[in-house]
Amino acid sequence: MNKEKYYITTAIAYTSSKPHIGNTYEIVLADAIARYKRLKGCNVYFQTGTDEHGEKIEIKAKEVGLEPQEYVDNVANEIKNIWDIMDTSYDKFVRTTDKNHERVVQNIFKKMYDKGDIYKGEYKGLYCTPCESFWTESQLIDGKCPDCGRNVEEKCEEAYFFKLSKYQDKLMNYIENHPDFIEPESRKNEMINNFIKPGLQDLCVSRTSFKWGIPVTFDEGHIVYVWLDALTNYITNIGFDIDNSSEEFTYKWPADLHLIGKDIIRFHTIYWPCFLFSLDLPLPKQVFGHPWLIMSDGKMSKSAGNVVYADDLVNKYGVDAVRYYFLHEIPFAQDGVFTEDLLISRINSDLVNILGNLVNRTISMNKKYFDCVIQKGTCQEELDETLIKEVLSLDSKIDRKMDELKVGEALEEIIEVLRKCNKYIDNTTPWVLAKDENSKERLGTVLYNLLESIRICAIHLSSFIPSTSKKILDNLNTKARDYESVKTFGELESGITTNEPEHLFARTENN
RNA sequence: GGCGGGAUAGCUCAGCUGGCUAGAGCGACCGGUUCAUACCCGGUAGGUCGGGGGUUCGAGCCCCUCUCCCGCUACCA
Repeated sequence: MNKEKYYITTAIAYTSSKPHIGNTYEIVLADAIARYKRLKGCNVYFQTGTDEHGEKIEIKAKEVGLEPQEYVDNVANEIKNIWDIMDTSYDKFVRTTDKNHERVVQNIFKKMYDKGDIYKGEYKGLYCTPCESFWTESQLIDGKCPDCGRNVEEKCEEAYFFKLSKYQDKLMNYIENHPDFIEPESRKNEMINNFIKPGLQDLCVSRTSFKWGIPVTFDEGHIVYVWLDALTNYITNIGFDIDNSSEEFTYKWPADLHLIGKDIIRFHTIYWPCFLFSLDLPLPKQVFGHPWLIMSDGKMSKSAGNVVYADDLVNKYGVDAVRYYFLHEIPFAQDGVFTEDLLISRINSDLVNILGNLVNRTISMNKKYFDCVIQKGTCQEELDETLIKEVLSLDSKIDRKMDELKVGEALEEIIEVLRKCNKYIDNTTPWVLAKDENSKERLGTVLYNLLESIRICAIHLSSFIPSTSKKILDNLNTKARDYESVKTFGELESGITTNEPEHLFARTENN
């Protein structure tokens, strides 16, 4: 049977400094989607990595007295480390300083040049000589350099340009004919209204003001523009090359989803498609510009002094708690607020009280009443049917939400069923049944229904909080862990024994 | 300035193409329960759905207008 292919990417992280939780959110979100697709049987390829060239990095490296390569090696390691701490299941971690990538980028640049899509021209801009920076009209403050406040002057510089204008109509058509290409919709409107409709200007795709980048092979001193370098990572790392692409490439491309931050939508929905047009390649199926995780006092930044790092949170609360918060709390199209208090109350209410406590109390009862041996469920009542229906309907509910990338809502569906389980305990009062020897059979059924519901929920949770999911299934000692087993109620093996009850999550007192 | 989005219970947010006596979760308060991590279950919450006009039998949901917040406005990524 042919498995459906699913190629998902995150943006590659810029190696200028250690990523904060806002940057870390993206890899977790992508991971949840990737794991979900994998659970459902797709042949998933999940790619992430680092974007390592550019003037900023050249400057940063100089500041700390390192060669750029050493500098990015350090930061790339740091980033990879955080991705691993977050328990993300990427298949490949790519770097733009990879030799093969650099080679293919050079080929791409040459090809575009030969084709006439890249031409040599002059970059005219407003230049601040002391700052050695070009500015646009809109960036200026009172007509002066926004950095130093001095006057700017018009300056020309030899540079290569990509003919965005050539592909303008094609791009517009594509966006109109593929309504799901850019999500969320408000971002699509921004792109159309701000860029495409007024007319695309050709894009300057080479720099001469710094060295740290991929050289243009046929013109010394010119460095390939970082975005042409960065965006192509999506194809160079799966075997693309000019006139000589691999089978892997034909299989994987086009990507099914580029998951990126809302701040870089322009690069992914205007420049990138036009580059692909130029290479005669199909466009990715979807680009989703996710919202940000912001602090209660606004956007996270070093200058604002409100930066939070994921590894610190994980040390304090555990990886799944942090993952849960990221995935549950960030809405689809609106920034989500982060505070440690919100994190704590989310952990306490959902993970400790609802999930952790449910698993703990159920396994405790199974131990107390049946010496840990899972009973057969034979004594069904109407009450049970209602619960079973809820549990079995989860599958399609989650499916619907995940297809729309509404990950938080998918998670909420699971929590809702866990709530129903807690309610079921109250309605069936196992501790009363336990007092009457004649109710033993019924008691066994009730506990079976609970344990089986927990098993199914745990499998659904595996996309979001994988290690907790595994812990629960391990506690049940069940072998029924695959996605198919979620569709039938009763796959949990009777006669096997559950483990000692334990606490899945620790309560944190809120002050 | 232009374009786009938002303003709904103390907090975080749902409310698709108009029919809701305006919802959920958390918090608060009251009650129940004891298998369980002071947990779980039930009940209560009286919010002029940012202000003002209008269309309609009927409007958070449509139209106009005003106020406030946020994003984008191209070569730093």
